[in-house]
Amino acid sequence: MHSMKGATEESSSFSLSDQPRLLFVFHVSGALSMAGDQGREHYHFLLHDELSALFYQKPPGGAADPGPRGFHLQAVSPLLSFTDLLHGPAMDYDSLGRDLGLSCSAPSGVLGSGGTASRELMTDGNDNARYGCGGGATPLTPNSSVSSSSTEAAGEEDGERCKKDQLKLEDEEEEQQAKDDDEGGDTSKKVNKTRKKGEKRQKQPRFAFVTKSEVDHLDDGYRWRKYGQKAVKNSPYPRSYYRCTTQKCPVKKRVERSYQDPTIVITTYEGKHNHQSAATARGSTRLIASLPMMSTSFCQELMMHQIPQLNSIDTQQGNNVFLASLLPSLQQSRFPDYGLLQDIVPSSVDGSQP
DNA sequence: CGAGTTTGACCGGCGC
DNA sequence: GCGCCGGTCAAACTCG
Repeated sequence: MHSMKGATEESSSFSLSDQPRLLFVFHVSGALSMAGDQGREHYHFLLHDELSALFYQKPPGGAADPGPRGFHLQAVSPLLSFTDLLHGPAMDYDSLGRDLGLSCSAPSGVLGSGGTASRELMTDGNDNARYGCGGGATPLTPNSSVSSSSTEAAGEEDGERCKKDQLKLEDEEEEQQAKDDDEGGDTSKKVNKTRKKGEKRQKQPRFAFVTKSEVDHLDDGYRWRKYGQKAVKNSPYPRSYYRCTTQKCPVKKRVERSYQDPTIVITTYEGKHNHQSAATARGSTRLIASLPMMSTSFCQELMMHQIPQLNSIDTQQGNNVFLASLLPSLQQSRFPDYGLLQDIVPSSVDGSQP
């Protein structure tokens, strides 16, 4: 029996600030949303301990410890709240890039789709985790493998996402049509509800947001309807499934808490809104951008600008050692199941990547 | 009464 | 083939 009560009740005891804080943004690529194991071979998973290190990292006094490259997590902790990030001027990509702790100095400073605004765990030899500004979810070179790496989705997304979205939409329209046709007669709904045989579920670009929040369901300007909840293996916290309530909008999201740190909420968005956010529709003058929308143009741009820069920095300053020091531990790690994080931990830590 | 949530059942993919 | 697991459905229920 999977109950949400544990999570919700526990959340009430959190001593967090009211506003959720965005810690990480992951581009989740290559993973199928259905039975999600396929494609996971492309991922490298952080140990829970390592993830916890990411989450818990906090220099004394809250002062940012710049470290060798100034990429400590603390650099992220002063982030705007999640909602601020989504609804406020922070949606200025430059700002968001800075907020995310990304020293992106590219002219546009735009963070974009198909890429990842994530950080890479680095060790400093003092058991402290450091975070490198880098394409955590993507290879370190923009033109590295598109077909078999985690950039698959990134590569696909631009070329095929629209096509896929279109297909999916058409699919759903067909299903709706079929449903409508069936209504009023056939009671074998269980059969009707299933997908046509042989049809594989379309991959959708997915982006995971790791936030520190006491509320599970963060307000991102859209209206969501919960359609399911599942117990997560090895986690006391269930995973909730939401769907955008706007008609024919294919966007879904999954919300799950980290079982190691219940204050960590992992929200994974899948798909792209085909409409304005509710807040925008209401006539808000604030800039409201949806995460999935952000995912498309935002994260990819991030990668476009961020990764080459990272490579440059690393090469020039010899900081590859930070990455290199991390890779073996990741590669040798046996990865426990930690739910959504499996999907969001990027493949760029894959040492086999060029 | 409509919209949203809960929850048990069901389905398909995957590993063994 | 079987069992496990993630994802989805939809009836029943709750809430405003």
